[in-house]
Parts: sequence; C-alpha cells; structure tokens
Amino acid sequence: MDGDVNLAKRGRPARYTPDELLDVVVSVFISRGYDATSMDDLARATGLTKSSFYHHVSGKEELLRRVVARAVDALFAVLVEPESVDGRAVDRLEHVVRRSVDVLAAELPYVTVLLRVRGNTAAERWALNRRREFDRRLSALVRAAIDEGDVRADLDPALLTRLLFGMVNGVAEWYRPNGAHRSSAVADSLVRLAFDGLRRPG
Amino acid sequence: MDGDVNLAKRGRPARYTPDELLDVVVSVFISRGYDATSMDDLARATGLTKSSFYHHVSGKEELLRRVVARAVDALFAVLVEPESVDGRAVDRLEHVVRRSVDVLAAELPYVTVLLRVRGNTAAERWALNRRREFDRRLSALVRAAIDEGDVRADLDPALLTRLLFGMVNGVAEWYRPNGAHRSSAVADSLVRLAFDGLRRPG
DNA sequence: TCCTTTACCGAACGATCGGTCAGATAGTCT
DNA sequence: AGACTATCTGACCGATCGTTCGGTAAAGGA
Repeated sequence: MDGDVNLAKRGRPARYTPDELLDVVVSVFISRGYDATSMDDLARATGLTKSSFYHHVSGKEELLRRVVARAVDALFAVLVEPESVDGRAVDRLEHVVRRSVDVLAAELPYVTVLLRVRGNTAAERWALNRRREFDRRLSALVRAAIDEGDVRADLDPALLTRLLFGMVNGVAEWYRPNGAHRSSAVADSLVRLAFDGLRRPG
Repeated sequence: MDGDVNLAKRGRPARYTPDELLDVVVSVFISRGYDATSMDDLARATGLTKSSFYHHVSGKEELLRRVVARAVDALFAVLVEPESVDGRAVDRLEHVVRRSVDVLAAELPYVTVLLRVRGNTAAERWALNRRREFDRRLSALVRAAIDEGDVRADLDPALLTRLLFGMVNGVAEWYRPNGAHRSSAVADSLVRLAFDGLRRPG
C-alpha cells in the first residue's frame, strides 16, 4: 500500500524510469527484430553502456517478458469492459473488435512484438498460451453472436473468428500513429467492412 | 536450351537437390525464425556438417534471398493469370484474393518467411520493395472495382486494400496443410466474408 | 564532511556466431 | 585400374553474443 509512495530519493538519480527504458527497448525490438537485437544495441539506444544497462534489467528474455505482458494485459482488459460483457453478442463482438484496434494502435510496438513471438523461449511460450486463450474467448463470442441469429451461420465459427481477427491483427503491419488515418477511423472502417462486406450495397 | 539436360553425373552423388535442400532450410526458418537460425542448425537439419552445407550454399543471406524470391514469384504469377487481367475489376479482385490464399497455402513456409522480413539486410529490403509493388497493384485493382461501381465507395481505397489483404495474409498465421480446412474452403469463406460481411443476410 | 545508496563504466568471461580451408571419401568415366 | 570430379568432413578463424564483476561517479542524509 505504501511501498511505492517512497519519495525519498537516495543515491544518483536514474536517467530513465523503468517504463521509459522499456519504451526504448521495444522500439529497437521492432526495428531490428527481437532475435537480431543485441544487448549492446539496446544499451546504445539508451545512451548507456552495456554494463550500465544490466544494472537496470536482469537480461534479454526478461525484457521480452515485460513487453509481451504489457500487450497481453492491454488486450485482456478489453474483454472485461462493460460493453464487452453486457448486451447482445453481436454488439459485444463489435465493441471488442473496435477496442482491439484501439489497443493495437495505442500500444502498437508492444502488440507488434507480441504478434511476432514464435515460442522459442519460456516467455514466448507463455505469450503464445495467453494469445490462444484470448482467441478462445473471441471464438466463443462469435459463436454466441451466431446462436443469437445476428451473424451468418453458413461459415465455420472458428474460421470466421480467425479471419476476422486476422484482419484486426494485420493493422499492426502498416498502422503508424502519425499516418494518414487515426485509430478510430481505422476501427470504423474495419467494423463496417467486416460486418457489411465490401460489395456495394443495393 | 540443352544446359540442364546434362544427365552425365560425375563425382559423388548429392543427398539433396537444391530445391529439397531449400525445403529443409525454410522449415527451420519457420520454426526458429530467420535470425535465431544458425548455419549449424540448418546443417544439422539436413544431416550434413556445417562445412558440407557450405559446399551447397554461399551463405545465410543467399538462402533467405532464394526463399523470399520463391514466395514473391508465386504471388506475382497470380497477377498475370487471365482471370486477373480480363473482365470486371470486382471479378478480377475476387480471383486475386482467392488465388492469393491458394498460393499462400501451397507455398506456406515460403510466404510465411516473406511476410516476416523486416528489412535488416539487402535481401530483406528487396523483398519489402517487391511486396510494396504487389500492394500497389492490389490497391489499383480495388480502386478500379470502386470506379466501376461494384465495390462500396464510402471507405478509403488504400485502407480497404490493406484491411482486405491483411485478412488474406493473416491466413499464414494459422493455416496448416493437414488442418481442419483445405485451402479452397478457406478461400471460399474468406471471399464470402470479405464481399458480403459477417452480418446475417436479411 | 563523511557515509550510504544508487547509477554508471571498462574489461573481460565462455559460448556461439557466420564462414574458410586442406584434405578425405565415394562415386562416374575412360 | 586409375584418373577425375563432386561431396563431404574436422579443425579452425575472428567477431560478436549474453552476461558478470570490480570499481568509480554522483547524489541525499547525517
């Protein structure tokens, strides 16, 4: 309760807060790829030496763990929002889709790293398991929307889920915060495309 | 013309044809990731020593170049098929989408590697440029379909293209040759979802 | 001022990286 | 059989990997 309101700062002040440091780290992970990023790359990106950098972090994999955990937490937080819990399944689905795009845009580098993990290390396998759990929740939502008669029933629900959220995840490949579209416009267009299709109405 | 019908085989016979060797290589690239794959990993996957392996290939990057080139060639081949050239734009678009899924399934590991390149090396930058050119061709096709009045005009064409082919590319994340769906069923469902939306008709 | 605490750094560790080389091996051709 | 040729191998190279350690610099508390 009172552990983190310790404002008495002793010793030499740090150049980075843990979160600021992670922001630098994740940006390097994005541009070079996790495996191709050396600890020296990360240290130089912060302006520290490698040994100084190790004073703040325990190792490379722990950094990956923190990055993917932040992305996973942000995505799961969408599922417990009131609009994701109450109401017709099709409306909950629309909300989850829209908010997933928002989270993806707001936490772009973190979610991007999450979407690229392959399962070589323990941290990556944990992330993959969380992603699978997330997909299961989404799939259940799609099935509920079909059962309630609001979503077409002529397509396999699992396949439908994968295609829909494949489109959502694909946004991470090209979305840029200062790009042509803001996050809400992307979410709007995606929802309209997904729900009504690209064929001209009429 | 007569260069490759030289059937006179001299010297010790090889255990792999170049294509067989590339199949092994790309499977390791997929499971470990390109950067995390060492030349010794590749050699051991073929049953050769690292030095024997180097007798057949010039280096790691050349392997990546061959892998992504195969994927790029397969995708561009779709664009010159008759059904991609003749007829209404909306029909050409549907054909390109459907065949892209086919190619993605048929050349799954190669296309998967292509979709993961980040531009750190010359080979990767070449692949990214080719992908951008491919995207430009797709975007032109979408715009033509809008101009011909067959695709809704209330969404930005560039955004529409990225969302649509984001869904297509996402197939590479979960499709497995011996999985629940065959390639043509995935393509059918994807086309129906993309063109008509997931809302229940009526 | 001196003490404690935290931040930072240079140098080095063993391991592994991509790549090389001189030669051994196992086939075909004459 | 012997020459020839492509295939394969163990040993090794310099560079870089993630990580550690002894020690120094800079701040607040006494």
